Amino acid sequence: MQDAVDRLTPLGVMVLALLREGDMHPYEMMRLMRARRDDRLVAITNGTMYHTVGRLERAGLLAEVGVDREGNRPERTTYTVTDAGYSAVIEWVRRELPRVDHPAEFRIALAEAHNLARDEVVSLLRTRRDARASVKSEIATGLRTAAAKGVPTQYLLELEREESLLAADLEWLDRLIRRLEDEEFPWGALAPTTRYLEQRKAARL
Amino acid sequence: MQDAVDRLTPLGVMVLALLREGDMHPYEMMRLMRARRDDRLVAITNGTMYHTVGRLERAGLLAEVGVDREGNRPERTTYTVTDAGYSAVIEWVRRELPRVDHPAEFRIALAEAHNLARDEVVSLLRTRRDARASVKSEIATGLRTAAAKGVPTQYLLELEREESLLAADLEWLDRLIRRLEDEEFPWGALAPTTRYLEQRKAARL
DNA sequence: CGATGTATAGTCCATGTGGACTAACCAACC
DNA sequence: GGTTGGTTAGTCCACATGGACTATACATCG
Repeated sequence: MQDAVDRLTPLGVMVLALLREGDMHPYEMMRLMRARRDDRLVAITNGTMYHTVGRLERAGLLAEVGVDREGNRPERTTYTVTDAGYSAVIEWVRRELPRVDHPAEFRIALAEAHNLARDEVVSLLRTRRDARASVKSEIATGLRTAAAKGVPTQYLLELEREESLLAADLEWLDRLIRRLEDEEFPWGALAPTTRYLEQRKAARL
Repeated sequence: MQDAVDRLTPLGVMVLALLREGDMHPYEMMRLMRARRDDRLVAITNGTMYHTVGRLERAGLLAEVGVDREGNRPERTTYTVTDAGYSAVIEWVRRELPRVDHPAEFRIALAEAHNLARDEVVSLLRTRRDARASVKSEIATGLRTAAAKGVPTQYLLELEREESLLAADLEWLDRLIRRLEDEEFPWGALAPTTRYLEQRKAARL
């Protein structure tokens, strides 16, 4: 099932993670994800959602648990996540969290990092920090040599921005790692809050 | 030709912009772009490159200028950018530079901003700054209400990061706008440097 | 009351993407 | 000196994406 992880799309990961909160039909997933503004992280369209769910089912990462119908409305097929599906999420996060190319994937990995143990998250993020720092020095030397060779600044704006944002990212990352190392920082499974249950109910039906 | 701009992919824009520097065949474009690390901004693969060039040609944004062959090697088809192609780049940058969704497109628009007049760039970036600032306040209130409702921090890591990076982006953006407003800041067309010509020659053949 | 609009739940298809493949050439290796 | 490996230049195809489309139900507004 290792290659199942390779073929996971960002939306696929979020769907599997979402289904951990309870069985749902695709349309409910879309609404919940939009309500939570998960569309900041991944494009959510009808076509992609239903196609993604179909693929995940064929891969055995989720399974149908029932079809119901209300009046003359279209059928609603409800899905649940399988064990293989949930461990695929874990594997995926494990792979994407330290990686420095693929900024979009990292944001999703970070958003789903709570599925991993705190210690593992810390070590994955340390790896990322080091890789990110070396990218930063590459960009810095790139800018220096470009300046030395007389490349006009107007061609370097994007690279300068990258350097600025990278510095901010490193500061944020260091701070997060320090917080996670502190035992006071809460981490781990929690009982569903009433607020969460209300949100689910509002999105259902 | 307005809808031609709508259908431009990021790689398409970069190809058209690149062809302004001289006629090339697709394989040379790939090498030059990789040498310049344009693959930081857009994925460059064989399939997508040749397909993209084909589409641009059908749209009249670039045109074949000759086919040559060396020995028994595959033919090399050389392309040039049309007037419609170059103005499509301008239009595309004009549209993407102020926009705050689509971070990947913005990086490309910024990298190609030198194709626009400095005054226009300043005004587009001002628009972007305001939009970006309002996103920042939305995120800030989102974090406040989440904290008030007792959402555990481990679910908010990605949002916190977004807030940090947004702050850094706004600082960078303000600084860039101030620099561009200064008449001392150089802007405009330049004669090709010898360094540039050497780079081209190294990538050709 | 009929018209307009929107939410629900989903299908379908044209395009775009990325990776595998080809096939010739050149270089190094030991 | 044959064989492995990389470069050149490009084709081809399976799959993912996103947007248009369908069809029912419910609300609302003059």
